[in-house]
Amino acid sequence: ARGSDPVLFCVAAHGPYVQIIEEPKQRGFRFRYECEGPSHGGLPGASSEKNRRTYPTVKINNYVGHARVEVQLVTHTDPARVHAHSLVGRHCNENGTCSLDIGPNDLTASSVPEPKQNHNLLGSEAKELGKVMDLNIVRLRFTAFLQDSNGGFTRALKPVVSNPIYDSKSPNASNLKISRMDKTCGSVLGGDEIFLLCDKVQKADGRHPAAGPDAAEQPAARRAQHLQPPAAGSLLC
DNA sequence: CCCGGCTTCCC
DNA sequence: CGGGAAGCCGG
Repeated sequence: ARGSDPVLFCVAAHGPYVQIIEEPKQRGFRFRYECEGPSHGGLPGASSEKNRRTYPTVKINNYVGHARVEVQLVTHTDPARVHAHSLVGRHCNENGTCSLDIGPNDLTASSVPEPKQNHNLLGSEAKELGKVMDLNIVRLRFTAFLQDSNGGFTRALKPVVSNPIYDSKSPNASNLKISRMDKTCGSVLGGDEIFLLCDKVQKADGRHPAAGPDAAEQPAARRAQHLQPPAAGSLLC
């Protein structure tokens, strides 16, 4: 908490609380099915890079001692409800909840080393649930339990919920990708027309803006932010 | 019955 | 891991 901010300062001064110090990476991670096996890598942190991997991480502030941190998947809509999908991994149980004991010195938990998301449902179940919750978006909910005088982890702190994570396999969360372009050179004066062919295009992406203010246009505009550009400078030669 | 789009599974 | 085939489902 910044000292200059009275509100944050008050909260911090009142007692232990959980803080997310590394959010999960929101895009680019693919949810896996149970049948795909356990070894597809963990959910990376927002600032993760291939030579410097990070994982979602929480920290318990204003506390010294042992604590247990539990993580589970919740819906992306509020109020957060337990998600149909579940976390799997070394510290996870069959209910999809991961649990890690931390402290007394280091009060950070690198969100249970390798949390991995998995579908855990029969087809028919998934279909029913798909109507009530978006199966392609999850959030992580972290709940910390402080140790009581008997040694039990009973003192639950207020849970914190991460940013939403979008399944990269889901058609409308995947990035537009340029597969071909009709020219790689152009006039320095600009004004050239270049045709780009893209992968991962969805039906609604083809609509012309002039068609009117249709909600179906939204995905294209939103996804365009994630469009993979060609190598820098390749348009001038 | 066919078709497109998404889900599930496989490599 | 990502790409893609197979399968399912609604229209």
